[in-house]
Amino acid sequence: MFADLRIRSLKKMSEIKKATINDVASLAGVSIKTVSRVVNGLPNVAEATRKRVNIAIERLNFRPNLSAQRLASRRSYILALLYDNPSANYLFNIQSGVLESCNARGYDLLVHPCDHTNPDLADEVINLQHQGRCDGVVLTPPLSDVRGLISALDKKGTPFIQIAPADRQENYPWVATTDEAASFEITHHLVSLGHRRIAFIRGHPDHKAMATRENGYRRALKDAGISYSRKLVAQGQNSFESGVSAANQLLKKQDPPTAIFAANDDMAAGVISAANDMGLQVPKDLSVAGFDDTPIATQTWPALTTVRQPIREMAQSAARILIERLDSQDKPQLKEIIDARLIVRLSTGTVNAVLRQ
Amino acid sequence: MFADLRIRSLKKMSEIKKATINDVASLAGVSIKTVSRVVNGLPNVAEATRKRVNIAIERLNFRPNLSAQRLASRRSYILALLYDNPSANYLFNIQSGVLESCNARGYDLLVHPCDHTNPDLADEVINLQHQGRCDGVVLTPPLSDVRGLISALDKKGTPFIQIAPADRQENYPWVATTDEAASFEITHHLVSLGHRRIAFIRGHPDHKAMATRENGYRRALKDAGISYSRKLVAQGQNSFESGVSAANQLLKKQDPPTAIFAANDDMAAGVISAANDMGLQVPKDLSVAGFDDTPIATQTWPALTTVRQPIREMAQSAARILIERLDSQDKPQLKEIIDARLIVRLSTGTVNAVLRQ
DNA sequence: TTGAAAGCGCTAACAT
DNA sequence: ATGTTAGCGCTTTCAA
Repeated sequence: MFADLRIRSLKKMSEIKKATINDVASLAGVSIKTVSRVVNGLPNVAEATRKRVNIAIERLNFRPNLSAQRLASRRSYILALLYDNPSANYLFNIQSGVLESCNARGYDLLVHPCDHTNPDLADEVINLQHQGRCDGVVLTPPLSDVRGLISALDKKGTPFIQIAPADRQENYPWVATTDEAASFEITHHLVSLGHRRIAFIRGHPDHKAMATRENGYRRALKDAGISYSRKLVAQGQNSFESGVSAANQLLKKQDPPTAIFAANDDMAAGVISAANDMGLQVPKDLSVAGFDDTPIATQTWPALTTVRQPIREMAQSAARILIERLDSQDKPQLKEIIDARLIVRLSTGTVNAVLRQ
Repeated sequence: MFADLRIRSLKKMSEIKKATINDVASLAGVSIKTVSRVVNGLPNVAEATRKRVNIAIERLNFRPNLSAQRLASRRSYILALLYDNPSANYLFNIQSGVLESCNARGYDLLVHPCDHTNPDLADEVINLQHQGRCDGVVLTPPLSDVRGLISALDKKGTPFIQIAPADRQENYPWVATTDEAASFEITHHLVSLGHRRIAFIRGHPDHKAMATRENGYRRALKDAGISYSRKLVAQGQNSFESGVSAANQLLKKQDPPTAIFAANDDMAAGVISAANDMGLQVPKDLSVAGFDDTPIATQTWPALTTVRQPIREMAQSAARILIERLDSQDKPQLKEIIDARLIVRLSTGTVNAVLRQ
């Protein structure tokens, strides 16, 4: 009866009061330093000792207190993911990729929305690391392209990595895709279907990466000997609705385009919707192409020809590179470029001879 | 000239070596305890002292080290958001809502994907808090409905809150919406348009919250004196594609439904797509309703009649309630129910007399 | 209103 | 191979 009580009370203790490294050390009959060695997988521990310590750890259900580890080692083992108003899908893919690398290397991930127009942004981010909330930051577009932020981080020594920056500096760490080449390719695809009046819908002006896509478009036109016309370029805001109004604008012109390449899928889906409303059939009367291969690309009718960027992989690489920098003294890998690829679906087709003139 | 040098070197110091509470204390000529009081806004500090300390803080650009605060106070001021394979949009809304409350109350947010089928899930989550990686966890569906997890957290004293649990226990903290009532309402809407053969597409079987939606559907049928028919219920998996195949299944039956209510928008969009492929016009030949009011609801053609759940608000309340529990001794608010509401768009219409028979 | 001293639970430098 | 001794930078008694 007494025995029973004692056991119960011991059980309760191990539930309520957490075991510390000292408890483990005394139970195993070693010093705390040895426990520390075992916990951290460091060398110079005899096999027998290691075993004894592990048993003690097991018995006490010991888990090292992270705050103490962090304070003593002056590291948080946390990465912060910074973003400003991304699409849900983009963020989801980025976050998943970053998390993969974090989990694989024992880091936690903090999510931190920002405002890229905030003048105190740099201070905010630097403090994040300064206070020990994180060891380094992952920057996503459009934050990857805030010059003042990047240079401040660099100057203050806050570890960072840029995801898909438009302007790719030699001396900063970043990860990107071959998006310009893919834009060239998708435009070239339209050209090869016989299209000559190919319109382009720009993305949100604050997202410099969107400009890269226009570069590919223009390069492909030039390559095909088609002169670039301002009248065939409309400004969008990345949203479905902005795609609708840009399409309306473009299609009501004198010589309307026979193909429209929108800088992202949402806007391209808006184009299809606008075309439907005007009684145009896609792709018979109008070819439409998007960019990103988001879920919406297979949910429009017809499904969108688009470009798939390996966003998740890009984010995974980004976090890996950042962590490698944090975990090792020497400067490791600095940048990485991942292939984007054209995906042809039913929204693009041979140009309609009648419309072509 | 010397002065210049000295200033520059001071500047550099404050950039490189972070000031600690001791530096502030000696500069202000007070004890570190007083600095601590000022930093934490505690009472019992003379106004003049407070001012002197603040000036010192300013001059040294002092930021309290979080790891030290956390270790000493045995609190991390971090919440963990747990999720298992949610849709990008759902996660985005939840995360935004939780972040609002976190930011408002000085908490950071950790994101932590889980596997709800993992037998060690409870240990994993308990350790999260046990190790001091977070002070409490926010559970999203389907994790909100893992009984073993909930009871283990409760037993071990790991603070948690459930978002949208299907089974709503009196003694656990949770936040939910009036989703059953909204399902009733949307079904009733179809009935009032003259529909009698109203099909239902179930959501993913692991998401018990989806079952709630079926309850509302059945209650509305009963209320209208329509007998429930198994033949008019198909199983989906929450995805667009599963909506397509469920619709194909339902529409090829002998007495096909004149209306289909899918448990979420993605599946409803799949229904519209399938209907298009079969040459059926929506809503003339088939009324379609969804649930959630995700972006896709306004991007289908015609746009979806659906239910808007204030997911973001729900998540915000959840985090607020959890933080209140963490920050105060006494048991504060335990649960909250937020209104969901019907949104009628063009995908539902009067039943086609010919089809009705 | 203020402060001294004792931790919080670990890591790191330096013995042994 | 193992232990000793200082911290890391705060919060928390408990005095004054």
